Amino acid sequence: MQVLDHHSALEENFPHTVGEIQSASTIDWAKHVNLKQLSQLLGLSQTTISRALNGYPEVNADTRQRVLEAARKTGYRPNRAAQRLATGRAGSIGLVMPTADGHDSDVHFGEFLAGLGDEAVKYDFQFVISPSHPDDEEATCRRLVASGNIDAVFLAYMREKDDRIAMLRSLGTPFVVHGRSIGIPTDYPYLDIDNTGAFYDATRLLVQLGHSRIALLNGPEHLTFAIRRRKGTLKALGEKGLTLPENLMQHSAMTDEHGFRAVERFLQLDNPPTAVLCSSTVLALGAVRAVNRAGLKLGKDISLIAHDDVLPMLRPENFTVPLTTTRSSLRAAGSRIAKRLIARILGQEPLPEQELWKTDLIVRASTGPAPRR
Amino acid sequence: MQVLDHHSALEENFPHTVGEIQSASTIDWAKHVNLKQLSQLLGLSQTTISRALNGYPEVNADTRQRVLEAARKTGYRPNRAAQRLATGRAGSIGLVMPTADGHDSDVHFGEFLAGLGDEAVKYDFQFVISPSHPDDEEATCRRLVASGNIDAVFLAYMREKDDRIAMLRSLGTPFVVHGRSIGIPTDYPYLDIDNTGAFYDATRLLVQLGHSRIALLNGPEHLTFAIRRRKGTLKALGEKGLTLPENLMQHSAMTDEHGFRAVERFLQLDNPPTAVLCSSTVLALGAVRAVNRAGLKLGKDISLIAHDDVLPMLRPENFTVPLTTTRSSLRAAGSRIAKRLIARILGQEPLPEQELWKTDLIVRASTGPAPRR
DNA sequence: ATTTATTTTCAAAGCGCTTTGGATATACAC
DNA sequence: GTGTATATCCAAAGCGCTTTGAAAATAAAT
Repeated sequence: MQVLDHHSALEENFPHTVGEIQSASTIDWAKHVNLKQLSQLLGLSQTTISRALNGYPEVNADTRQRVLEAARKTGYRPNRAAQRLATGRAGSIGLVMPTADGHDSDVHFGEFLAGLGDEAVKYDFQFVISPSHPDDEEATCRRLVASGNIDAVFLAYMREKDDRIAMLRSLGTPFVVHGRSIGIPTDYPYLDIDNTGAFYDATRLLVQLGHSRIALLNGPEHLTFAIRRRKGTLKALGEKGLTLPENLMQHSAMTDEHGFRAVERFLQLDNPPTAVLCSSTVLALGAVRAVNRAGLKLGKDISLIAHDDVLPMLRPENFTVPLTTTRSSLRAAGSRIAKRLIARILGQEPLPEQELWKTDLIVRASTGPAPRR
Repeated sequence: MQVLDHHSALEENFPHTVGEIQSASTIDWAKHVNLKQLSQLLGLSQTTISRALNGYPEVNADTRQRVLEAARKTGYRPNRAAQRLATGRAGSIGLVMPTADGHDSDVHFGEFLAGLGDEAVKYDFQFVISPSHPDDEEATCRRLVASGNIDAVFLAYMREKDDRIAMLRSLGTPFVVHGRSIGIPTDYPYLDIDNTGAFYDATRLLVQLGHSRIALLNGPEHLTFAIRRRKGTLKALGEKGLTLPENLMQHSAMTDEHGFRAVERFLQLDNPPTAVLCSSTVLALGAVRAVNRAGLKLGKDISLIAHDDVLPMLRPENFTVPLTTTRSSLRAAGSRIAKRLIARILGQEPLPEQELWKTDLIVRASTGPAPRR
């Protein structure tokens, strides 16, 4: 239970002296100047001011200077709501954040958002984030668009035959998908990484090292990236006549705990795997812990390859036994998608509409030859 | 390019009788119905529709039913920008996200956001996130407010004598601070945890266990939570005549890597610490790794207490040696702040303006008596 | 000097909603 | 029957901006 306390004995000893603090800077932020006031101040029409500010040609150079100067001095900022209503443009990108009480927040979401931000900040774009129950993303997305608050949306957490694509298309809202759906034509704008290829490569490496019992610790089953990773794994296995038994596969949220539990379970099998594929370094974190606890040596008794989204707080090279990974920066993807979205909104020359990024397979110490029995 | 509304030409021809409301089953998302169209469809004035929808009393019960029904059928959604322009209310909360190329994204931010979202989703509130260079937060915050896109802002990453508080106050925008500043009167709305108390308690426990060389792995020095945690630590040490040497203290971003590096450094000292305090479980992750690599036993050779923000992906009880922690849910804090902000915006009865949450000190296996020399 | 471009400015019409200040109709009182 | 509440509804005035269509001022061409 959280305690409410206004005066902890320890903390509240600061002098409440006001004196010097507000003395110097007498900037009055409260004065929100608007167009009309600015126009009266300058003796010009609102039209002219607006045009001067927005870089339209039909304005005298001198006048423009005066306007710019006055705008700076008064701290004039156009009201975005009004601007939006008038233009239909919003200067912001919408995204849906799946969240609910008891629903674990997703580290990857934050990292991706940071990437979007890196780019958006350059163009003074904002994000409108609509929180949504994970099962209600489509409806939330529709509301988001209908709100008129955004001029493009970013779509993630793709599922099979994802209806949101058709919906957004018919709404006419520009959008870019992070990932790709499955089972519908891929003629929409997307940026995806080659998940199939990544896990194909990773699995093939393990097979070449002599592993034949390989476990897969994957993300949620309904998400397409997980489906593709499984597919890639199965493909590489299949080429060598190997299979992936049900009990060596787990689909779950990508948390440390799920990783730990899964590997503990794997290791208790009669015939435990000699290698594990992880869909995230977060899963790997728990997986490695389970391996350690079992007294096994990573890279010797058991091998592990994780997909690395390049989360700054969890770098594979920093694990006690550095992890072999398939790598692709989530943040870079965010940044790129923001760039495409913004270019589209601003009507700049179009960037490629479909991108599939290859991942790097980086071999570190967590992989080694399959142990002899 | 905007899609041309093919119905706009027919707009004037809507039957002013009620009849069946286009009982077409095919849902056409492209048709963003607006108030005017809805009013013509129903043969009512826009005023009445608006009132019916917003729950005003001066509307006939039958009429309201009809309106509600029609709104549902047509999928009518008020344009938020217009709504905002008319009311001044925005239905969204603003926050600044510090981000920059090369600036590590903060896991804690995502978790907090999830908390905000949990509450906001209940009231159909959105977030407007303005990305900002970490050194430019104040200006970004001002722009955010001036944009007219938000009706309250959430303030975090508090610093000493933080100017943003005075700024927001003079702007008249409702706001709630997560954390507290230092050196200015604390008469603004905030929600903070008792950082001083948390680290005081943690340190005291270590001292009671016989530790006298204790290291502190803290967050960025300019942030007030870190200042308070240091203060709490120093206080507990001081009470026993102990000190915290400069070389046993680190202020840095709270990543795994910083934790690792710091503890490696600590352990190479002539007189290494026997206990470490960590400002985050993320730091602890790296710290524990360094301890393991040095061949030390956590809880025996060296003790560790971490502050636990209850990140779902990193639970202290799941560490190989479960961590003793000071605990306070970041997500709960986010949720609570959202609640207060929204209550304020909607003019509901006011919630307490200042809250200081106690943290729990939870003893697990990572703490033990100081080893004999 | 008159006509014809060109540049520069403006008044006014929206954008889609809320809200004020009446109307109109219905009910109740006397 | 007239007078007064009460319940419903509406027309119209914004909110702060962009943009259209013209006017006014200036320059260029006849």
